[in-house]
Amino acid sequence: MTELLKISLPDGSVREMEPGSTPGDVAAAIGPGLAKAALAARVNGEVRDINRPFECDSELALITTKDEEEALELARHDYAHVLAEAVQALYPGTQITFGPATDDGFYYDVMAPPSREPFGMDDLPAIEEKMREIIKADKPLKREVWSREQLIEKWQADGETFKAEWAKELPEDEELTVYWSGDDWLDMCRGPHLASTGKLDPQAFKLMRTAGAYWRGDQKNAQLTRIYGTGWLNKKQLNAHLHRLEEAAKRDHRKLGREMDLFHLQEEAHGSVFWHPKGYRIWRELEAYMRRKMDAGGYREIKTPQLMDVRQWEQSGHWGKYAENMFAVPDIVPDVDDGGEAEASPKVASDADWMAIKPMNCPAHVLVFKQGITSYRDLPIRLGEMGCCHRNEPHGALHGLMRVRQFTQDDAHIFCTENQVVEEVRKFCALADSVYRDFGFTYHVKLALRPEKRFGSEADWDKAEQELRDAVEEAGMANDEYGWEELPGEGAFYAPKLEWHLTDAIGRTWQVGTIQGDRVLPDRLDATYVGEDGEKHRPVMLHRAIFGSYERFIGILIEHYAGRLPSWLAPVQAVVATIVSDADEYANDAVAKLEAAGIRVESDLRNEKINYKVREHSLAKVPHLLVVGKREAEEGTVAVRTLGEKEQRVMSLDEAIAMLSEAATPPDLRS
RNA sequence: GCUGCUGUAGCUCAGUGGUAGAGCGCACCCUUGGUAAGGGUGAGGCCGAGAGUUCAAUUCUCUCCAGCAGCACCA
Repeated sequence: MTELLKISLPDGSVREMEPGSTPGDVAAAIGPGLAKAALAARVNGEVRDINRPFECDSELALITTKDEEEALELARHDYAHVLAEAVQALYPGTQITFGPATDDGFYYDVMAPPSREPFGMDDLPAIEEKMREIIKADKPLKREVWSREQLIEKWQADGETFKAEWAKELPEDEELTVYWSGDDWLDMCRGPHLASTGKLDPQAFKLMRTAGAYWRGDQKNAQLTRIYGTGWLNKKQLNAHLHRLEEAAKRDHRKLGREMDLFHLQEEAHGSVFWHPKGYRIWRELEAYMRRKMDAGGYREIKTPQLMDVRQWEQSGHWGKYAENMFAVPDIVPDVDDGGEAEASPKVASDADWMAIKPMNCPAHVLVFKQGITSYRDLPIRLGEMGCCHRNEPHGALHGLMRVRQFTQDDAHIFCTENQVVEEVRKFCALADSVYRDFGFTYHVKLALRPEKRFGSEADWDKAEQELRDAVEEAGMANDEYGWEELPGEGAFYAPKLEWHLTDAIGRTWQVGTIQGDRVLPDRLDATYVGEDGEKHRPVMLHRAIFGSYERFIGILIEHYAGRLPSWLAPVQAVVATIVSDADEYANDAVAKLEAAGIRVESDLRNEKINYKVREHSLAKVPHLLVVGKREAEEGTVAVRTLGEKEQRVMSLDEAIAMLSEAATPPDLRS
């Protein structure tokens, strides 16, 4: 008789099981309730199918819907398979490729048969219906180990060219598996899966949209149709998710920007923002805030040219790498015809010099650094600029304020000696932390390591990466609390970078801040300082930004606050609204006093009912509404209604001014 | 840039092979009303641009432009 397998459970108990038994058998042995609830198993730390036999003595933890993260991952993966099966059942000849789980659901990339158009939104209801049928049929999902040749043969026989291509590249020595859905459909998959399609809730998923996606993510390859779905464990979760999506749509900065009259975009300058008075007010507050922060941090602000000779960009390496995303202009005086009118399109002489609009500020900052002779005693030198840059982004990438062609960075470059790097980066960590906290963001810090294509020696990269690591360590941020993580291959071509990823009010993340330790550009542009030894040395150049760009940061703030900006950023901080015209004079006096106290205030004396005025200014997200009627005018008071509160508070005008001044004080100026 | 979708009044959107409609907003009038929409009247449109089909195109076809959703890209 063969020996029994010893299966240890999380509670410390050990069960002896026949060879060939499965986690499902263990669950059944414990109780029928658990047998029903068990979705999958963690065997020696690896998530596995509930019906996959044990291979040896094992540690087992059963996964049920209570283990939400794992259960969701499994369910979504299964939904993706069911999606692929449904599409092929409905449209024979459809090729399938890949279908992973995502953060909120799943997708599957497919290629429609040549006989029909790519799948679109209109096809989704039918596919959903078919998916429900497959789920209701409760088809068992069976794992089988296949050889590579078997797989290739199968896919070739089925005309699945993408799958066949993939199978050919699979490693020889790895155990390759397929999963059967019932006995009539299978997909190549590493698994694990639920025991059967019936474990899915047919009411807990929804196909959301279709989109193009390249085979293997490469633009040069065929474009497939990606069918996206969102998938959950039950209908309640699905509905909650759909509700969250609606909430996110409500805070869309493009919508709020229009409603709040902050900015607009139009064709004639697509990708560049027309800031309206109210939007630019936010900008100015942010800029003033950042100036105070940078001044206090030992930065000196400069301003550098928008246009520089293309040769300068060739030397820095940017022209070679990014020319197609740069705007270039011929440096010529336009030809003028006899009538004195400029020709519609000036001719460019073949020997005309080309200028490029700056896509970044770095080279110009090096040129400022290079003026005169710098001693090691002067370092570090921190040069800051509210630098307006242009990049000709791929048109499909443009998105409201988030991705634009003209943007202004809160940019700065720190020139320092080798042994000042860690301390400068640590200081920056502290500065960034104080800024993000002022806006109520939490954040994660990540280190993007050397990419495949890069400039500079391995030794320099080793050093640069380690410096950033050390600095984060010293700042006390190299831990889970700060989501510390290293990202191989994600760095810039000239430097590794630390990245700050903010988490906003509804849990989305945004990468904004960065600092990069660069030894390449100082070298290419020949920046030097005189050391203690009297010799020339290369400074290290730290590129850094905290907001990233004003445009994008304002977009993020609008969505983070859902338009309800804190008083210090609100374009209009208060409105004095009258109930009757007898109060007009008093309202005007109040506005004058508020203005004198530095409050951004408007009056609303219109011949409208107070209900209407309250509604309108609430929708406009004005933080404070000061209502005045006959009573207030006689008593010298105001009825203050704060946005988001239902109660109004009657107080003297002086008290209101004190309160509003307090609320309008920027966070860095509070005592 | 790629795939798909969209483009009609300031905004949100109906609609039609015979050059247009609603709601909100705007203007004017009435109303002076105590905390999220008082009533009336009126103005406002080269139906994204160009070409084609047609007696006739905002409507059908093509090209371009822009926007949206993804993808790819993001110094």
